[in-house]
Amino acid sequence: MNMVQEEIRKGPWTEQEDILLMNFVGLFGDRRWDFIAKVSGLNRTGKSCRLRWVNYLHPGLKRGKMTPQEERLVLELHAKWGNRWSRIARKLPGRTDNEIKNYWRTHMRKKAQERKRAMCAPSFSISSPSSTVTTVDSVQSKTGKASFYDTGGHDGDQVMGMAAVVQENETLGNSMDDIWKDIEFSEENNCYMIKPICEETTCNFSCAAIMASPPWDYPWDDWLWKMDNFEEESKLINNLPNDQIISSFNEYGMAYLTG
DNA sequence: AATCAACCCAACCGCCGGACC
DNA sequence: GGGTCCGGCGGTTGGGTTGAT
Repeated sequence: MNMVQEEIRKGPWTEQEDILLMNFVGLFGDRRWDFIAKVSGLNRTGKSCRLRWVNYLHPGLKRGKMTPQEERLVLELHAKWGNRWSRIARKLPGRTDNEIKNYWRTHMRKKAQERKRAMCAPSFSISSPSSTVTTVDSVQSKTGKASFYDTGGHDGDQVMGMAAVVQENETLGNSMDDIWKDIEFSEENNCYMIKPICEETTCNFSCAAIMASPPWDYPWDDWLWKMDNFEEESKLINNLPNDQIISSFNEYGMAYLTG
């Protein structure tokens, strides 16, 4: 056979690709990404499909700015777990690891710079029981790590992160104890702690379902029915280019299903 | 209005671990 | 036990957007 393998597509996804992917995920679930990549005819890798779904197309995703509660939680959990973004994301319903990672990089860099400037000012330092941390640079030189963001939430940045949290909570009227209690409670009960998350007007998904558990923790069969609740999902489904999907499905899907 | 820097975020890459043969 | 495949994760990059000058 002289089959020339079609080049794998890279780069930004088109609307058509999104719709196609959503519908094949609807058909086959969100696990078998290589399979979906093949049968959909998307010319994307399974990884790429998964990423697009998880970070952009998933109906449970929350858009818009992080709420102060979420910001605090990110700080808390990063101090506790380090760069375990997916783990942190599981505690923030509707937020992806990528989003949190990006958020951390941009916002924390800003904060670190501000803090550094503040700390460089005379007669100001933060004390911890074991050490006195003065600047970001001093932390880096101690740990030998390249970046403030790569420290994994230990050593100096943890102290500084916590200091920042304390500072912020003081202004917001929450104590650290309250937050830690919440976190521990949520872990013990395997539930999610951001209570006021749906105060956001941007919240466009079923809060009750999300609060109970993040949608990506559902077995596929469980959350398929939840898709009915999503306005955007319905819109997309209503606007399907049916012929395209059906032809793709006929070409690849049936072959797989029937063997 | 033009330019530049900072910011934001989608997407890719490489590595790792689990499942399967 | 070893090889392969695939999904998941964390790190990084590059392009678009926004804001300041």
